[in-house]
Amino acid sequence: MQAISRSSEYAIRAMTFLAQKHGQGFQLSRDVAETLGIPGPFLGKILQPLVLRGLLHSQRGRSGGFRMIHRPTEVTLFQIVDAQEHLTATRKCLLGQAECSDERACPMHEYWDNCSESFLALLAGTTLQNVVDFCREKPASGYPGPTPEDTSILP
Amino acid sequence: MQAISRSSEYAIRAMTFLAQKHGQGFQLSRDVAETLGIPGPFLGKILQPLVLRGLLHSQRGRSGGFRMIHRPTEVTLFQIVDAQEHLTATRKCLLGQAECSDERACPMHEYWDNCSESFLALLAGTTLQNVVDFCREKPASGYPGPTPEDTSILP
DNA sequence: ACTAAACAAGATAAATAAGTCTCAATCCGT
DNA sequence: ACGGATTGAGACTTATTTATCTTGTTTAGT
Repeated sequence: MQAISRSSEYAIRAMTFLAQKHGQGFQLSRDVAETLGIPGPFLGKILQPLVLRGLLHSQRGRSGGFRMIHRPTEVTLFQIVDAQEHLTATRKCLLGQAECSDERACPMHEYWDNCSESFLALLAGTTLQNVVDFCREKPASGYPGPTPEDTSILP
Repeated sequence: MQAISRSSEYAIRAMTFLAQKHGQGFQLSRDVAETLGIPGPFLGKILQPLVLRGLLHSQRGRSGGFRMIHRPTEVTLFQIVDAQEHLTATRKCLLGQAECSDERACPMHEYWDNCSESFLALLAGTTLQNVVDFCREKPASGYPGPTPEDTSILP
């Protein structure tokens, strides 16, 4: 079960980072990428839709970068993920039916509706401030830092 | 939000069809594919793991095909989906953390655990018989038939 | 004004998922 | 035993996602 795309993961991590730096001016895309272990040039592409949606302000040129526009309490994970993959449009039928309205529902319609509803509610109910608070309380979680290298001993 | 892969969708549809034909001998892969509007040769690949897991019996040669081994009341959607994408292994962290145990959890761990838990419970709690019953009660749903052609008037 | 530094945007490449094709192995009916 | 019909398994193609590269545009500082 893949909940959200990797782009969305990166977007949430980057926004969390920027929320932590809120009020400290522009942050370089490159720095964010390095700190979080996100492929450098790729992050640029990911931040773009966030700028378009008015979640980030970007400035080019020397001493440019990205910074949050709103306060972390005012930005939800739903907004961030939606910018990456149009959640509202995607929310498709679990069983792939082209039409799966309430009249013409698939067998799982009702149950799945509940599931995805609560998933979206989770995203919409969590603000960046919530995530930042979590990071402060439990720094050992390592979030939103770089995904640890695969240091397993397997061949 | 992509819940399950398309392979899993096809697998569920095909199994539903075979459940409807339960007790009527072998069904041709080709027939199933045509009836359900699933790419023909692809269905072969999809049915394979279901055979390996002991959910289907297959027979080659003339008058061969596929048929269900167990009764529809004894097969859950979880088994079917798991055969396609190893659900138990996949169930990863929502935020892409490599390690996301209870000690070293990501900010969404607890909530997301609930979400995916209830999703898996949904799959595990639904038997093919449930789906077949639904199809009998609401044939207008069109399930598990072919996904209707996109007949929209859009350019 | 000039230049270095940064984002913006489009083309390109690599990785993965979805789908197709080919041929071998197997089985039934005659 | 033979021949056609069907699954099984692997290589191959196509589509989508993820990631990189290149070039252009904007900005600050000198």
